[in-house]
Amino acid sequence: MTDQSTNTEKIILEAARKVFIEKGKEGARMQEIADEAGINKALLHYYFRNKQRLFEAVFLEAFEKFLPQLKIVIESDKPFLEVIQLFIENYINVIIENPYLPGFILHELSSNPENLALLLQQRVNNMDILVDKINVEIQQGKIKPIDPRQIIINILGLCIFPFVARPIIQKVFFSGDELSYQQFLSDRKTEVYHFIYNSIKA
Amino acid sequence: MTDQSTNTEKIILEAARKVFIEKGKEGARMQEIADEAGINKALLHYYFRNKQRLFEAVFLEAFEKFLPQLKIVIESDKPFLEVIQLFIENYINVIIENPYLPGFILHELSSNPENLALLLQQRVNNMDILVDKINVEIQQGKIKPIDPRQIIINILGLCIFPFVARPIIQKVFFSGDELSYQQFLSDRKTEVYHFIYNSIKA
DNA sequence: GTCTATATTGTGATAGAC
DNA sequence: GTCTATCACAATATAGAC
Repeated sequence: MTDQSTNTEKIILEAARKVFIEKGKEGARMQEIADEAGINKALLHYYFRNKQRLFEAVFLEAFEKFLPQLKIVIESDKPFLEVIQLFIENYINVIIENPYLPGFILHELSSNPENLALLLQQRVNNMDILVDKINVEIQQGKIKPIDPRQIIINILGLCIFPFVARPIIQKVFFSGDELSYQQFLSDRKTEVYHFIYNSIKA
Repeated sequence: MTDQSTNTEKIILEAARKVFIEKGKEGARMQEIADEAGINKALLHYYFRNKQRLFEAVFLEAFEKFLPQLKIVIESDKPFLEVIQLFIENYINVIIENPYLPGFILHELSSNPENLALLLQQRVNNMDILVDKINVEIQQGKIKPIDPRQIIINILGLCIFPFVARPIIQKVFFSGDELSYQQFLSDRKTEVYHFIYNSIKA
């Protein structure tokens, strides 16, 4: 593999990422990806054989962007409320850097549950550990007796939803203004934590 | 307009709804919609001229399914915490009946912000009233001093997120089991309220 | 209104020169 | 490795008979 080939491959992946994430797998056009990369369609097939494989490369890469933060929470030994304070800030920061990734991932998982869900289960299979840890803290009287799954989903939902619903939120609450919407997202890093804290602290 | 024509139109719309919501606008095929409706492609064009118009009919109808509940909250005179208790239950019930609608709407709004957002702004333009009402209750010391927009988005996010992320949640937390996932959703009607209550009650 | 047949365009993919 | 040219087929849309 020459330097040039790895370079071209990266350029293609970056272009594919942009187009797939913006338009979705079905909405994306190979031609548009080629244009975005400044090359022609034939090269896309030379490097990735077909649209499906190119999509899978983009999708997996996108999905894995969100796993490291989760791993930290699952593997940490610190008290839950302490861990998630950091998690929420980091997680929202990651999403601010990649605001369209959550919507992209969720949509593709919804319209393609068959082949994808199998693969991904392997990568998020230790959630039990976190559930157990929350249960222990409930036993210890540190956290209110709430189904840990509800807690986890609440945290993720509060972090992710503002980005998935971006167009409508930005229109309705910020008259389409970009800056005040960004400020709102930034504020959320502490807001979400306080929300969670007040609702689950025993 | 004869009885037959209104009937056929309804059949087409129902088929289109199913296919568009499952596959998205780009992923949907006119042929599949025709098959689903038990007719042929030509009739689709006879009734709706082209794919774009058929899609718009489905999309608007879908979007408006979620407006009545919101209107009730906005126009009610009762205390906020009282109103949203009913809202959350009703809203989650509506989504349980139409579990793929939120993901469909959010995805189409994201990949088509231009033409759609304009139309929809008109239909959700009185959110200010709700913001003002929350602010009054904050002044009265009934609710913690939190940006009302954060509160509203939290409520919507907690209701909607479990459905948008359905495939992954069902796999990770319920091993793909349908019944326990449904139970989880049903429990959420009270869980989400308690969550909100604890986090914003002064 | 509904159908079959066909036109027309879009789009993923390949062949072959350089 | 990269390009141009082209194929093959999928998908939207229309024409015209009934």
